[in-house]
Amino acid sequence: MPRRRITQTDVAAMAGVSQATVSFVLNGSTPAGVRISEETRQRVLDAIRITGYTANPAAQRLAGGGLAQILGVFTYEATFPRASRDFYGPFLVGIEHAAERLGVDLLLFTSAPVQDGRRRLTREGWQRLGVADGCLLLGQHEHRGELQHLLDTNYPFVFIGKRGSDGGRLPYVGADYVGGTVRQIDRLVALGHRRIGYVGMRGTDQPTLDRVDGYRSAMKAQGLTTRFVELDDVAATAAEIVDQRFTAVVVAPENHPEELADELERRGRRVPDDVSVLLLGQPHHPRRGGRPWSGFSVPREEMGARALYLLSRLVADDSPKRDRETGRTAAAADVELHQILVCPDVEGGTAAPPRDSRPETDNRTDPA
Amino acid sequence: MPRRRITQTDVAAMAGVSQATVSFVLNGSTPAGVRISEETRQRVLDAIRITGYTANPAAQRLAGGGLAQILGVFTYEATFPRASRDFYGPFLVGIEHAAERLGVDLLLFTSAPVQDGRRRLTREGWQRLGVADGCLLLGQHEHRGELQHLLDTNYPFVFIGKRGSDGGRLPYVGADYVGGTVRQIDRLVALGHRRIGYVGMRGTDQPTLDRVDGYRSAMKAQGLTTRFVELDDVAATAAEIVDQRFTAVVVAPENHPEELADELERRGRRVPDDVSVLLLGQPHHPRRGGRPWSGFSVPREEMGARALYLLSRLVADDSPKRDRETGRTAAAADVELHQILVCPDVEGGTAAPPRDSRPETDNRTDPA
DNA sequence: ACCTGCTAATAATGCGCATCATCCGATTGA
DNA sequence: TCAATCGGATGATGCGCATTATTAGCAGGT
Repeated sequence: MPRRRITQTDVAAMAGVSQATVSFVLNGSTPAGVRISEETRQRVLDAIRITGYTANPAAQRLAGGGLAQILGVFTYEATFPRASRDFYGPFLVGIEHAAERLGVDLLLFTSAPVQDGRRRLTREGWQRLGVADGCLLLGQHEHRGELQHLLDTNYPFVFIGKRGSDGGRLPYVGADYVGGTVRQIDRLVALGHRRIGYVGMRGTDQPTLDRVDGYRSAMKAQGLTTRFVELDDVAATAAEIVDQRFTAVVVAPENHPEELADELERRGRRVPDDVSVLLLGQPHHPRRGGRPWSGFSVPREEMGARALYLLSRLVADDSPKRDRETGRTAAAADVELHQILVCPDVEGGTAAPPRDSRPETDNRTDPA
Repeated sequence: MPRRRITQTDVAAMAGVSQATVSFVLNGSTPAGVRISEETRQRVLDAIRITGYTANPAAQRLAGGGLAQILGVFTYEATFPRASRDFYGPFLVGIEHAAERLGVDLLLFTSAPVQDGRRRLTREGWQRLGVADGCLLLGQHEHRGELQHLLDTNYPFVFIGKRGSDGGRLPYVGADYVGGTVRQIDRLVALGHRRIGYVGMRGTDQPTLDRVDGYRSAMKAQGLTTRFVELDDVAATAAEIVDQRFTAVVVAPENHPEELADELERRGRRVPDDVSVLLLGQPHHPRRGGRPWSGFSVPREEMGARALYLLSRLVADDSPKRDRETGRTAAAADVELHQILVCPDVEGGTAAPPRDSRPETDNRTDPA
């Protein structure tokens, strides 16, 4: 027989006080003019210790009080399947770590139905969200309307990945793709490269926009001409790189860098001897015996962790309840809603000085 | 302003009925002598549709009624860090899949404090469990006392991995290590091997016990002598294998098969030409360019999925509420509490006939 | 007219907790 | 000596829902 759980009333009985008193002791008492003597406090605490009482989260929640100590994680794609795992994995490591430190549980919204390969937040979904105190959102295929709704309902959430919409009310933890890309260009220039191409699908996702942005501004700052290769086909792309006599290219991981390099070598251009290839992020599908890429890496673990910490702050600020250790009713405003993390350089083996170091055919004034 | 959520009372008002009626309609009405006319029913359903009402899980829970549609996942080690990820990953794929199909959310108990590298269920932990309708347990370092407590409190849970304690009341989904191991021995014998050793640390965990069990019985059935190598050191183990002139060994994945094979080759014994090595499960830490192992594989994804389905059944049976689609108040007893899944053979490249095929020095009567 | 039997629905209650309004006794102030 | 104050704690209430007990209305039956 699953004997009934210990309730505050039980504790109260044991301590010879009222249920309300127990509640006050547990919550640090503060309400209106309520005071509990140290003696009573101790008696209650003892009773709690003896009975092993712990609050029923459902009841707490219903009573509008305490947090459930549950933070949600909503991924726009299935989380664990092989392909996604490489992508989500690192984020989750960070998230889990942070969750452990924060002492919260993680709720994965696997119930949200998947439509066209992406998860949606249906009506029921919204209700489900309520079980968690707040929610982390991650994935590439977010739905604007849903985000807006989240914002409107004032539900605490944090997006993992920079998101520009809504003039900045949307909290996120992103990576500095712009800065990272700029640094790659600068590195290449320092090595002596001048003809530096950008390989990437036209994409409207934020990372792509940022990378292109970084490339553009860095090239401009160096007085070099920007050149994009935008072919769908890897072989064609490689051909174009050869044709254009690029001595280096930067490429986003989703554009099959490994295959591209293979194609280049098939055409007699060795990497990095003839062409340097810098990767703007980690490889998506690490291949056995793949190349040791140079470029930068996105600090995914840290992003995950930081995002959860941020969320935790938002939740706390949002909640009527204050931290009773410090006692301060902290001004909620001092949380940095937008965090951009540095993408550290990776020293691999795919960058080298151009073969014909510094040919005097200067490209600086090359017409587009 | 986060406008108040729609409640049953709101719906009731709109439909011109009482809150109770709404509740009845939602739950299929059945209780005691309560009847709702089809007309009213429709009015209520319409109101629900219009308002977009969905139940507040906390309230449902408090009222002792409905399920939260949340299933917990408790791992005895941190889930996502690199080392664990390879292990837990496949289980989680299956679990997530099942969760999606079942339309439930997954609650990861990351709040449980880690002591000596393994998570424990503290007092608070027990309470937290209550948020989920039931819970999956996985990991190698389970705590007997905790399991017993779970059993005692009648909380629905399923262990992933065979667990023998408690005379069978403990529900689990395991893998058939015994059968898998037996088949490996049989395969080796069929190839012509006679001197087949077992490499494995003495371990008291169930998989190890089962593998040893399988090895013992298969060897006995074949009339061969069992021989164990139980050294801590990989090099020493390799030496022993050479000394004993084994033509084949079976080895559990936790015993560094890759390093062992390296050591063997360092001693001039090629795998599989001189020594066949069969792996009793997947490699723990897949290495780049690692060997293509022969042996069997543990169907981890399927285990995860099956475990969640089983849990879901247990929860449903345990719950007072019955499935109102089928209407049947199914006899709870027909759930198979113990599921053992077949471990399919893997055809890799580490098994071959013994070099000196069928030497007439028969080992069958070899004294131990 | 009065009781029975039945349908259709409602009122009331409680789950465990947080919180507001209240209350009691002991000081203190004048 | 009586009112004002304050420390110390309690009772009542409601969150949103499931469920039990109860009622209202009405068609026979005698």
